[in-house]
Amino acid sequence: MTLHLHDTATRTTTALTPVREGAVSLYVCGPTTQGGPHLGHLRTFLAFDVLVRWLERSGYAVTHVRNVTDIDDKILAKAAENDAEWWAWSLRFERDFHALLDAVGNRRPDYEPRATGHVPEMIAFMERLIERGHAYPDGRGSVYFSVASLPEYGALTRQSPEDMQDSGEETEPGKRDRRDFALWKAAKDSEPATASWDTPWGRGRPGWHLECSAMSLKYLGETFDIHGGGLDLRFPHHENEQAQSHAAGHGFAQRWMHSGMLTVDGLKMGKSLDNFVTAAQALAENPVPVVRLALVSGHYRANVEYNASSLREAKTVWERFGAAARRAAEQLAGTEHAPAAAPDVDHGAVELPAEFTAAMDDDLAVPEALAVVHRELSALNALLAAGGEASEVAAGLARLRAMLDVLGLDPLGAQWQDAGAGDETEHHALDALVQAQLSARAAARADKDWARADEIRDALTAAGIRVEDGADGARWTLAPRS
RNA sequence: GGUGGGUUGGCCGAGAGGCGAGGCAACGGCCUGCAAAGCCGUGUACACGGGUUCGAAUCCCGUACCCACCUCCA
Repeated sequence: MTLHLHDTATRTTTALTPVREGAVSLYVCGPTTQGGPHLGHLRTFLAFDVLVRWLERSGYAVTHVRNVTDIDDKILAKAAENDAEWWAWSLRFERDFHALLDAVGNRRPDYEPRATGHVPEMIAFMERLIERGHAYPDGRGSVYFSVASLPEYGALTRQSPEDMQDSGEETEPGKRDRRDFALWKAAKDSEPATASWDTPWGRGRPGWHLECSAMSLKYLGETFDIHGGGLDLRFPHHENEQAQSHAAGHGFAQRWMHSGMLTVDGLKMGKSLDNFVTAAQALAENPVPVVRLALVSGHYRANVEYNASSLREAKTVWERFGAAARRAAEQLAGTEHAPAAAPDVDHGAVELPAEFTAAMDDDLAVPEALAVVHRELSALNALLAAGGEASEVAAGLARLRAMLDVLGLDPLGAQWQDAGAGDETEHHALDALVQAQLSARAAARADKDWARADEIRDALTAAGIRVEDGADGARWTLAPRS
């Protein structure tokens, strides 16, 4: 079986056959930097990070582009409200997005183009559309796409413009048809002069839809493999993008992938419902990999419900992954099978269980893949408990890590080693103190002074240290934050 | 009104005509001085009403309810 992916345009799941053999070009709609990232954004970018990881693991050279919409109505409005320059406002949140996505261990895209950096490309695009009769300037500085000029309009989302709900919004005076959308927006007197650019049709600024068509063309060419984004962008944004690019004569996206929404009490997380959790909040309250696991363990096309109990479950599972990996690593320490230091691991060299691969190849069926992970985890734990061969333990650990790495969750990965562990000096100091307590307890246990032994353990537990007695002595770990 | 998606055991969540995915929780066993961790075991669920079929959670028809989009939205 080869990699099959669902295409939301045709609603079919088909084998991926890239335009250029061995390479996959991917364009994902990035954020509008009007504010900081919330978990809904994170959910989408995490979903596509898993896609990128699986494509790479499958041997494809991936070119991943994710744009930044750094100018739009809301950015201008919010910056003005906050007495800030619009570009400073935008840049501030762009940095927040970067910091967040780095923190959760996402691969960085190859290109992260900003809309404002591509005005000449957009002008060229509009010239082409006007030439071909698909767009027109309104004479007031705006340029519109003519929906009626493209019979296929609505194909992506199977909607006919006639059936669409009347928004009741008044049409801009320069529009020929109320369904037409802006490619370029005329500058307004109320807006700062820095927020507009000269064009053959007057001063103005980029429309949202056009930038993605122009930037995907520049970085990926006329025809590329996959266009991704959150499900809520399907209409009008993606429909309009496709209309522009097809009208320009480009093949454009060969496949559309849309990620499901993040929900709270069954409702989409977002600003309008005021039910959003900022990424910063979530990461302040939970270990980073726990949030990642919670958002990544559902299928990418399904909605993911975010609440205390889903986090609790993710935390339990993450602990289990980590505990097994650490136990295995400890057992292997000093042997020829000792696991490689985090940055040097070559997960790609590890053969994944066939069922895991089959699950991921079937439209990234993460829930099924996780079932395989759990099976492998139990087997590794059983092996450890039985004092199995070092080579077998090493192989089991390598498989576990390689599978979890596909989700960006190698428990021994460099990304997570600092999280919560504190500074190395502190760790050594703590270890010395705990070891002193543990040897006192070992002495008490040798004397069968259970009361004394339990007293010491209770004191450690109260301090957040979990003690586990094993065949070769006691080990301790910091209890997870609850 | 239009276009999609959904309703699975206490909870989460896959699957998609016959074989109880998996996780969390719970309970029991093993291990342990007792625990913890770990391992093993225990649950016959698929919104409702019809139909097709030897057989339906899965296909068909109908009904109810939920969600998303049709306006900025990841």
